[in-house]
Amino acid sequence: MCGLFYYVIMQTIIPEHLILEFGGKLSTHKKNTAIFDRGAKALHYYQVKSGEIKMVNYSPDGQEFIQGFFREGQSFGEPPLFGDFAYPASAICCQDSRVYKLTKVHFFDLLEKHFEIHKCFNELLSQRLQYKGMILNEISSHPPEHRILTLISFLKQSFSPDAEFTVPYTRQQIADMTGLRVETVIRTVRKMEEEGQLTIRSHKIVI
Amino acid sequence: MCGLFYYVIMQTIIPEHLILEFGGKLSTHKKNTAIFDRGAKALHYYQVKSGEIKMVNYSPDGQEFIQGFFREGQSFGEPPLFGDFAYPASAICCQDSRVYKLTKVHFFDLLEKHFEIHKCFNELLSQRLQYKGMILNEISSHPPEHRILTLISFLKQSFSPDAEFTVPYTRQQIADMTGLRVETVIRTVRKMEEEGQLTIRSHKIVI
DNA sequence: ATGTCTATATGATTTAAGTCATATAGCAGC
DNA sequence: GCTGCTATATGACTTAAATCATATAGACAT
Repeated sequence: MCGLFYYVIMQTIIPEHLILEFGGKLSTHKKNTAIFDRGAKALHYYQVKSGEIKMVNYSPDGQEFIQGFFREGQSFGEPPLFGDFAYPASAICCQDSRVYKLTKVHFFDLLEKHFEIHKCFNELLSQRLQYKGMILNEISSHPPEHRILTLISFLKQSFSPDAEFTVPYTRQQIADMTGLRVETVIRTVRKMEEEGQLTIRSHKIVI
Repeated sequence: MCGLFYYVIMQTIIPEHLILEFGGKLSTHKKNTAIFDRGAKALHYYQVKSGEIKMVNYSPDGQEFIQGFFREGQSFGEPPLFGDFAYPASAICCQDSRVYKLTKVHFFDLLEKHFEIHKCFNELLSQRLQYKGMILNEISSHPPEHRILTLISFLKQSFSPDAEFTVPYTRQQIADMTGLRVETVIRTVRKMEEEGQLTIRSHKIVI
């Protein structure tokens, strides 16, 4: 059940004292620097202590596609550890960040000794598959308005199903998550406000 | 390490005798019928005994997006079981198929008693994330030629890295996996043959 | 107050892929 | 050997979103 909490109240996936107990170290990273690059071998488990990290692919002409954002308490870059393949995307700091780092062997050691945490990763990976499958379906066959609405509805559902939800992303970031261009997102969001599908409060999208 | 085998030699994810031991039943399904529909609650673990199943999303105008194909020995529809959410897509038989069906409680019982299998699912989910992330990046920012080449290269890498590989999908299926239209796939594949990027042998794509 | 940087905004133009129409080729069943 | 069905093929036309160009507005440091 950790997954629910993971989204809703941002609970840490592995408690900090356990990471430290198994030899984890805290490392600091400056804004706009990479924690690892696409193609690198996966050697560590990473968990955000503070700041914000994005997993991102760059196309030859410099366009970004954002696979996901990771904030306090969230882990990132585990699939290559479990599946034994190179990083398919780069981890870039959106802000100055502090990140726990645990070697692969110590991470697996921890999992073996803590079944309840191992189970959480199963749930976590499944929820990421749900997200990626959803975006994939949207990008493959739906127009901008539908893509954006699906994304922000999913975010609202995850973070604040009942209360009002302010989308914590810029138009550019929404574009990079939905395979659209900034201008298209800006135009579409304006149109959606006119149609009453969402509210814009001092440029922020509220739903 | 089961994942490697899973792709390369189609090893079954859970041995048949174990499924039966934990109360699994074999069910038969006719071509073009659904095993479960998008939106349904996830109650069972499924594993293919024979035939072929696709996980698919339909857009309002009837367009398909294929999230994945599953053949002998492969399991499908587990993420909603682990993550506790409704099926985000429907499972449709491409051929008459026989499928093992195991209730959720019995499946978790089996996992608890077989750690090595539990670990395999971690690896399996991670590889699916790799695939979806790859396709997502392709669809979001790359032209048809690049999308198709990335897909068939990945398939070749998974099934037959060294020997010649014949793509086991129709142009329509490739279109439905890459968010393109049949005509675009047909035209692009022809062009790619002219450019020497692949071979067409009696209409089948060979690489 | 001034300058810098980033985000949002909007119009004009282009273009790649989708859509529509139609043809042909291969295979399965009778 | 004919019929029907599915897959591949190809040309003509349309269109939605990308691209390009520019403007404005807000946040922040000096």
